[in-house]
Amino acid sequence: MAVHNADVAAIFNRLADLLEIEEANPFRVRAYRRAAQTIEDLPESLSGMIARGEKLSTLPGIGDDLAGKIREIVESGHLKAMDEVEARTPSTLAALTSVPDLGPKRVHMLHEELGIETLEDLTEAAAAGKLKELPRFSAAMEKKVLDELRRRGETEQRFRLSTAEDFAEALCTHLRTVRGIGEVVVAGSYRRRKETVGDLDILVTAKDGARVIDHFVGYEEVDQVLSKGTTRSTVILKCGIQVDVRVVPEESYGAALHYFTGSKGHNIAVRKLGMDKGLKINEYGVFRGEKRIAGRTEEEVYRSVKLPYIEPELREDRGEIDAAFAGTLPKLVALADIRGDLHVHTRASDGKSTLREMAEAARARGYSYLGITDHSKHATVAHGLDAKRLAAELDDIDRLNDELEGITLIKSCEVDILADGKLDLPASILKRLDYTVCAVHYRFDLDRDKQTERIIRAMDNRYFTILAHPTGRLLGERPGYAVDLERVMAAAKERGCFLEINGHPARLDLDDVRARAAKEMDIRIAITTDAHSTAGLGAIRYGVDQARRGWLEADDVLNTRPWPKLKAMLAR
DNA sequence: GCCGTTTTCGGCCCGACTGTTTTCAGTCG
Repeated sequence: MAVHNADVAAIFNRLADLLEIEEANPFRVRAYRRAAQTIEDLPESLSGMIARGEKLSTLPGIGDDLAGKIREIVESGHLKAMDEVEARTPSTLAALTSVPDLGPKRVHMLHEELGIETLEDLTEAAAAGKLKELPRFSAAMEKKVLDELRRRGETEQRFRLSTAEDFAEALCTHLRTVRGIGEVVVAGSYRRRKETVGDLDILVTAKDGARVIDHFVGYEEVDQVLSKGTTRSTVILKCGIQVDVRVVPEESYGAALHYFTGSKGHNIAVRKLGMDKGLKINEYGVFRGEKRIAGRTEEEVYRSVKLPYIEPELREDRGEIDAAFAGTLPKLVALADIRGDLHVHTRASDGKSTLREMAEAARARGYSYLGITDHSKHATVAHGLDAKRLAAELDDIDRLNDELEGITLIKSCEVDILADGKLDLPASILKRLDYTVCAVHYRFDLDRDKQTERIIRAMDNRYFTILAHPTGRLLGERPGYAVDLERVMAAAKERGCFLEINGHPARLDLDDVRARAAKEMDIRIAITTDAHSTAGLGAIRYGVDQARRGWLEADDVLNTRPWPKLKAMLAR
């Protein structure tokens, strides 16, 4: 059984949770968490590194001990140290700390005093009124725990970025009506443009914090008020999303924005740099002793530790600080760099808009070209095109291109990769296309090796150009199919194929880490929308966000080029 | 458990809010 990075990270995280419940040395706990983070962010596989004899202890936060443990997990699928801890402290206890108000200390007590091991035990004990009897528990808390456990079944815990945007924008509009309000900005993972958002962190500048908070908790969408002070408050909206609002004075705006944008790892790293210079950095500013020396803008905060400004999408503690020092921060691709979309559908298959409508919408966005990629015949539910219907569409495109000014339609197709790795249409029609977008749409259940080989075999076809949504995941709905993307990328590189960042908010596939790995392998990426209507073209910005999180520059992205240049690149 | 130009021991980010509390621990971000 192959062991993946995510498996190793999960073991370390669980071990950290359990050690914390056992009240182990908190710094040891942190070391496991930090190692798990490093591993999650690692663009290459640990098993591959081990096979190549690379030293794992060169990775940040991984010393000789953890390197040995990683090797043990990768080689045996198992960690003895974990078994030993689990013998004392059942692994199921780790899940309990995800319940609000239950940290390691209380979970420890629940285990010791009531013998609780699982969420089910916890629900039972809470329902039986046993929690409130314990020291440092109360009836109110018991009720809160019960409510939370009930709520869990009903609402999902993370929201797609696009969904979070809907809630956030409405709430910000509400906040901006407060008298005396200054800035209103959504910070946190939302500002870092993470693909899903757990909660919203809203930063506000104002002199009168209490007034802002009163107005905030009075928002009609507020379902529960979890805390309410004069500078901060936490609520849960009716849609289930948690929102934190923080009010700071204007002179602290930059420091607070930096602080609340995170990520935590990035902040810690910056704060440490400050400490080295005898500075204290918190959400109110940068201080030397009692004296505030910076904090009005984020640029000031960075400048105080001799760093250039770092874009929010890069603030994940994945090497951006070192890059900033070295002057090698990427000049991130921007929405304005995109010259055309390469993956869209029309009514010919399962889209809602006509060729002409799509073309005009693309032109209105300032694009100079639009690649038409209706489904191929295997996608029967999507009215996929057979060779004959595709030929007819290509003729339509020719005719329309003669009429259209300022936009060129490009001939393409989203070709199904069949289960055996063949493409769904014959060469006789594929050769008429300028490029193809190839995708797996069924048989997600193949095992990892078979799925990987299926895709690589498809790439052997000279008409294969871009691999669409490489993992097939749908955020909040289904995980991707099992596939060895490292091998797929290496195969793409060899054959001159490309990968996609599909900007559809449910896909965002490739993800940030994989996109960066592709960049490092010198594989160019197409940022597309998979639009099924003219409105769908707007999703390009989510794709750009994901690309920026993957450190991509304009040159790394195929469709930042004018069509003639791009056409030459796509030819195999 | 990691780390190091102050390096093999002794550090390891910091503040707000809540209520377990009445002077502070626990939790969260």
